Amino acid sequence: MKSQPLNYINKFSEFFEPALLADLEASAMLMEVKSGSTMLNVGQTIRAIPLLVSGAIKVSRMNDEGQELLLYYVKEGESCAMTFNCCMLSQSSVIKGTAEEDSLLLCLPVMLMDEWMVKYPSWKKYVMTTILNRFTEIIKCVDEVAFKNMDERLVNYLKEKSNITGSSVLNLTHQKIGDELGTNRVVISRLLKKLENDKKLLIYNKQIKLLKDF
Amino acid sequence: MKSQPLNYINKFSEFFEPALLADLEASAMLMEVKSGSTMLNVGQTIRAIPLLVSGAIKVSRMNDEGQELLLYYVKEGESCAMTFNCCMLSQSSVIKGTAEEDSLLLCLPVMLMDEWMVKYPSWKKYVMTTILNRFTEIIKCVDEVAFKNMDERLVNYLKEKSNITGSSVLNLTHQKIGDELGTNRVVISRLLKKLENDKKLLIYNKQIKLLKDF
DNA sequence: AAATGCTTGTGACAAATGTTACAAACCCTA
DNA sequence: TAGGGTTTGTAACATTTGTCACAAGCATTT
Repeated sequence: MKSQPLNYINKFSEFFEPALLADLEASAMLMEVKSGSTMLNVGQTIRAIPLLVSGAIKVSRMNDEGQELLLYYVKEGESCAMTFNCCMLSQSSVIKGTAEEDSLLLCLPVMLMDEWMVKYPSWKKYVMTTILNRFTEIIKCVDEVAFKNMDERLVNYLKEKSNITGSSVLNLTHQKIGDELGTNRVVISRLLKKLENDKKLLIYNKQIKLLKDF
Repeated sequence: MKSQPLNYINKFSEFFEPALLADLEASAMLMEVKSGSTMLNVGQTIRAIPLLVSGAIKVSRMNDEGQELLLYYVKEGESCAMTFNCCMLSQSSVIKGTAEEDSLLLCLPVMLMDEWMVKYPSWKKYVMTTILNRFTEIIKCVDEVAFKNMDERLVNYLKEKSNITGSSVLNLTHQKIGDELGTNRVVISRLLKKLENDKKLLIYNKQIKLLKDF
């Protein structure tokens, strides 16, 4: 798909020591995932660890009643902490992972992840860093849900979306936003309309354009 | 304080291999913490890893506006995942740890924790298990905050308290409950009164007694 | 352009939670 | 037992969010 195969590995050269990079190149499998496809669902067991080369993965919680709540995004050069854990303990997942864009990822057999914790300090550090970052993000998420009103959460959500996609034009329906924030469509429409009245954004069909002073 | 010093170490004998237990005994320092004392506050850096021998530690999030939210409890034989991470990466804490009861804990120098990840498979597994369990608990917490009403959250809270203390009589003010659930006192009084009317519990001054069909 | 299905706008109302204020009950200490 | 601080009960009201219903707008297909 791309010209230089080593590019995939090089995405991680700032984190990993040379020997690990070589090992990674030898052992990991490159996979392509289409935007919108669910890579991991609640209850599934994880068989491989994903290292994201390009694209973005949305990680969300689905509760028993089928309600969704966005937790965080996995971006280029990152991996998913829950995955590490589920792998190492062979437990089934409590979260869902969906490709937010077309994505490329390196898949690593579970056993290697465990070996490498002992073998490569840079791998151990990468894993622990990833875990801590996710912890921090989830706690931020708890904070928001517990203490912030929906208008503020919506603004943060839109900012983050804009960040991930690198664009101020977001292709989203009100329904989808509602789902990801764990509320319903009418609430979102209402709040978006207020933001539009305040000249923070413009609403189009299936599309929202953030203005400068958003 | 107790008669057999080895008891402290033996709390962990089901998780740790013999060599690790010996190393633990040689390197860890036993500490006593009084109920109610804050062991770790937001912004502090962690200098030692606590392994809980007896008692219980309450871990909660304090946000910028000083609002609190209970995340989970660390119980006997357990440790705190956030602590692992903060230690290994020398970052400052985003959470608060308070002794819920008088507690005994083994304190481990940060450097050892890192070494042991490589040296002892059972330590590595213990750390990863702890991290995964905390993740799961925090996600349960997100679920509750996002999707459950306060009445249900209150019931779960009281059940857990009763579990931790091993008693159906809880010494709690409505104010404290409100703080830990991130809401205000009047709301709690209201809901407790409803539960009392439903014959689920009895309200006394600074005390709540859960009835059989709670 | 008519039909269809999805998306958005909006009013009306219900339910849950937050806020303020104040009275009553309880508990400790003088 | 009287007083003072803390804790609990409750009314009244504001705000936020959830829910239902239905109209209007938009896009695609025929």
